Amino acid sequence: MVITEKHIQIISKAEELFATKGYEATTVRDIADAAGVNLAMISYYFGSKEKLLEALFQERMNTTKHRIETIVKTETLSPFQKIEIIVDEYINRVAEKQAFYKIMLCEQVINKNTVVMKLLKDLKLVYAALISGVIEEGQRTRVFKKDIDVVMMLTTMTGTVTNMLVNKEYYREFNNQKKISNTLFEEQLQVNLKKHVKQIFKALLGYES
Amino acid sequence: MVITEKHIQIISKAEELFATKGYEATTVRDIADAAGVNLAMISYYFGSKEKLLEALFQERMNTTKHRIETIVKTETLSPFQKIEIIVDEYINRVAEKQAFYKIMLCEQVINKNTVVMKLLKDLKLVYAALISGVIEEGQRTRVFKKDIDVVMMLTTMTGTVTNMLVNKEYYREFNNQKKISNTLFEEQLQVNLKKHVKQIFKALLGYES
DNA sequence: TAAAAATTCAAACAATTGTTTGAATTTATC
DNA sequence: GATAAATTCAAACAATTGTTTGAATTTTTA
Repeated sequence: MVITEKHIQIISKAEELFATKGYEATTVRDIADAAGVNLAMISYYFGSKEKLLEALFQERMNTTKHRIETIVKTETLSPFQKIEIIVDEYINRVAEKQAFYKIMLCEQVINKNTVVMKLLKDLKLVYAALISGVIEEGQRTRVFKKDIDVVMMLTTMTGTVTNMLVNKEYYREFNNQKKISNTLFEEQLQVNLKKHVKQIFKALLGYES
Repeated sequence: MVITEKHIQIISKAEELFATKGYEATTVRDIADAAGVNLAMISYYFGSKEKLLEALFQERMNTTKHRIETIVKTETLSPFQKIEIIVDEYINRVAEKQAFYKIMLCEQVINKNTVVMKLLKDLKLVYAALISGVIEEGQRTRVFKKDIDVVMMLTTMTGTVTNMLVNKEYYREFNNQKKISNTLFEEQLQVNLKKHVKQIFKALLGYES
């Protein structure tokens, strides 16, 4: 399918709505209104509401895959540096596309749309393979511990970061950060998250910075 | 509201359906059929579909709160023992009520039902207060580090465990555990999760077992 | 610029939604 | 065992859903 500017416009508005109302509760009329197009345009451009969701996942996960691949190709980095970059990049990506990662969270639970689930599985395999490679490299040079549970480790990273998406306001309240601006809070949260996940990874992998 | 056996029956079937299809995609007719009652009974017993969801949260989170409170009351335990029990109990609870925690995940994203959100916030505050107390106790006796980010720590626990709910099959596949039985896999996963979260908490809190 | 293709639109489509109705049946109360 | 209350049920309710239609408009092509 050829993606035009119009596609992007509709996808991006749908993304917002799916994230705030949920996929099922978002009507095609909601999306059309938000995107400023006629109701029939969604079917005309995407075929159906479901295929619009699939197009959204295709689009977002394509760019994600590209960004991951560029990390792997950087050969000059040490295993420990690679791990840190993977963490930084993941947290940047979630912060950048918060709405999408919220949708992802729900879609994984529902586990219904086969196209979406296939895309998710592929991405996870790419991730696991990438990390596994880095870890094995680090194990050969005796920087990392033996017997690392890669998927468990990844689950902690994605779980912590995506869970923070829904715990954010609560985190802010508990730490008395209601006074500071939204953007400053978001920035600080990203810094804290990166530090936190890296600290965990260090403990799991056994290296010292 | 007085909860009868019939209420429980409907709530429990609704829980299953909400977890597998999502709240919005689950129809009142689905629930009535699954529970073996007439369609009108859901309105008759709960008032509406939305209030049924609220009743589900009320019910499940009441029992959760009770179980948490009993942990706090055990005075003879050391801070480190308390932390370990909190982790064990949390993972047991999620394993026991997987469907409910899946619904919880989605409802937190949607953030729509105010009654549900209030219940969630209350529970989170109870949790944060409980952990904070234990951590402060451990800090006084110099067993735990200073400057612990409690909410961040909790987010890692809940994030890891609930994310594993949707990563489970993938975890199984990656670790070549497709041959073993479902119950055995679930048991092993619980053991691994407990070990994993405790290891992370040790690193974050700074104690050694 | 004329013909063809692509896009936009209001209107209508059938299907499904949560909820209510009011009569029938069961259970509880005295 | 008669009266009252609670429960069950099939049917109907109005509203909303995703999608399609076919004519009107715009854009592209030649």
